[in-house]
Amino acid sequence: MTAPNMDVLVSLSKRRGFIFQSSEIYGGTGSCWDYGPLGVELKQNIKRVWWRDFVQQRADMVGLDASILMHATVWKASGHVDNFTDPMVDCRECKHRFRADQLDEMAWLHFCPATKGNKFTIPAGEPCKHCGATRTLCPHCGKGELTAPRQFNLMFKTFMGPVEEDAAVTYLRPETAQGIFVNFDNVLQSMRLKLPFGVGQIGKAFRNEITPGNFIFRSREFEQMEIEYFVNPNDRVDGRPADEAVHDQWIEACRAWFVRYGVAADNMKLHEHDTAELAHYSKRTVDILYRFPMGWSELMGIANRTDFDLKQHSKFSGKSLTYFDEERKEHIVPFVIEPSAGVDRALLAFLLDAYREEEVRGEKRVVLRFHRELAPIKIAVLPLLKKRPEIVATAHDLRARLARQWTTVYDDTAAIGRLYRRQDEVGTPYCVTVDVKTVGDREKNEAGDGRVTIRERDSMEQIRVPIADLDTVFARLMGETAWSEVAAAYPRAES
RNA sequence: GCGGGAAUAGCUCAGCGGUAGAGCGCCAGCCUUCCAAGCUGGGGGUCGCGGGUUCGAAUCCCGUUUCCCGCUCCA
Repeated sequence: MTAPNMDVLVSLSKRRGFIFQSSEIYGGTGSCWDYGPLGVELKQNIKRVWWRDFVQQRADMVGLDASILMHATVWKASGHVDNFTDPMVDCRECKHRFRADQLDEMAWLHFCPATKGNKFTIPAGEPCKHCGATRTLCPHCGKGELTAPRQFNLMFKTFMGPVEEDAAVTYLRPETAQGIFVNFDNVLQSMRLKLPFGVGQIGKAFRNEITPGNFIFRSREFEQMEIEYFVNPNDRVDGRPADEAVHDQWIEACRAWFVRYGVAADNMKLHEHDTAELAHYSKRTVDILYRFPMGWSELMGIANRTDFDLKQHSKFSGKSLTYFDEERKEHIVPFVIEPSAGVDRALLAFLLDAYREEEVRGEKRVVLRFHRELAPIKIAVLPLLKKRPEIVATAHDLRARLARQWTTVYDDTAAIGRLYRRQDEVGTPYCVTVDVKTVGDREKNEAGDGRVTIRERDSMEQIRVPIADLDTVFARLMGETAWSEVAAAYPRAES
C-alpha cells in the first residue's frame, strides 16, 4: 500500500473539506480541529456504526449521554484532581525533564569534589560517601540546575455559575467514563439490568495536553467512544475470573471492529501495559496500536478498571453502588472493563488506511477506499453532457430520489473523467452517470433505454442499470452484497 | 515548557534589498458520448503578526504567534 505521510493527508483534508484547523483565520491552533462538510459525515458515520454495532445490536448493552460538566467531587473521587497533575522540573543544562515527585527516588550522578571530581552514581536517597553531599543538581547529567517545579494540570478548570467563586469551580470532563460510573445505579434500576452488562457513550472530552499535535491524533478537545462493561468478578468465564476473560473478549471485538471497517489487520498490534505504565485505576490495560505516520501509536485502550471507580464514587458520595447477586445472595461491587476509543483517532486511522495513490492510464489517481458505510458521500450523480437539458434534468431527478436513502452529490462542472477523479479523492463508492442513451436523442429520433451507468470506485468497472432498478441495486450494494455479484446481473458499459 | 526547522495564492513551491510569480486546483464560456483532454477568459496574496534598519523590506535585524520534528502524556 502507499502509506501517506501526514502532510499529504492534512492537505487533502483541507482541500476537500474534511478537516480544517480551528480558528484558522486568526492564525489557527494546533490543539483543536474543525470537521468540514465531508469530515462531519465521515465522523458521524463512524459514530453511527460504532453505536449500532456495540450498543444497539447487543442485548447486553445500553447507551447514555451524560453532561460534560459534572459535580467537582466526581474528579476528586476519580483521582483526576490528584493524578492528572504532574509537577515537572527541567534541567537547565541537559534539558532532561523529571516529575518533581519522583526526583528523590532516582539514582543521581555526582562529580565528587572530595575525589577530584570523580564521577559516581549514587543510589536514590543516599548522600555521597566521600563528601557527604546530597543531590542538588540534575540527577541525569550531574551538572545542571533544575527549574522550579511547574504545575501541569491536565484538566480544564472552569466555573459553574456567573460568579467566579471557588465553590463553583469544576472541570470539563477529561473522559466520558465518569458519567457512566455516577449513573451506574440509575441505569441499573431503570433498565432492570443483570450482570454482565455494558453502557456505551459517545461524547467530547478535554485534556490540557502537554504536547498536542500530529494532526488530529492528539488534540485538547476530542471525542470518545467509551464502553463501561460491568461484570461480577466472582463469576467464571471459560474457567477464568469473569473480568479477565471478558477483557480478552473485548480486546478481540475492538480489533475486529476496526478490521471490519477497513483498517488492515497488520497495521494494528496490541500493546500490554507494564506495571509502571498502568493508570492508577487499572489492573491490566491493553492498547490497540496503529501504524500512524509518526510510528506505532495508541488507537484505543481496553482497561480493566476493576471496582476502583464504583468504590471511589460510593466512598465520596455515600451512596451504595453495588449489585445484588441473586444466586449467591450477596451484594458485590462489579468490576468494569473499559474499551475506550478516540473518535478522532479512529477517523484518522480509517483515513490513512483508505488512502491510495494509483496509476491509471499513466496518470496518478488519488482514491480514498473507504468502507461504503463510512464514505461521506455514497453516490455521485453526474451528467455526461451538461448541454442536454434532458440529461441534466434526469440527473437532478435521480439525485433527489437517491438522496432519500443515501448521501448524494450532483456535479456537472467538468468532463466526466475529472468528475470521477474528484469523487475518488473523497472516497465516493459509486457514481451514476446519465448519458444520451439514457434519455434518447430526439433529433436522431432514437428512444432512450432508461439505463444509467453505475461506476464502482475501486475497480472502476461500469455497468448499465435500468433506472427502475436503482433503489434495489443500491440497497444491495450498500448492504452486504459484493459489487461483483451485483455487477454480474447487468451488462458492462464501455469505458 | 526546552532544543531544532519552517511560515509567500485553495494546494505544492520559486523569488532572498527595487514594490509578487509558476504549476496544479477553482470559476465562466466554447468544445466534448465514460476515467484529472483542448482552447479562451476570470477570481484570488496588506508575502503569519508587530516593531526596527533603509530612499526603498516578502527579502536584513528584534520580538511574537502558529505549524512541523525530537523530550514527556494519553483516546
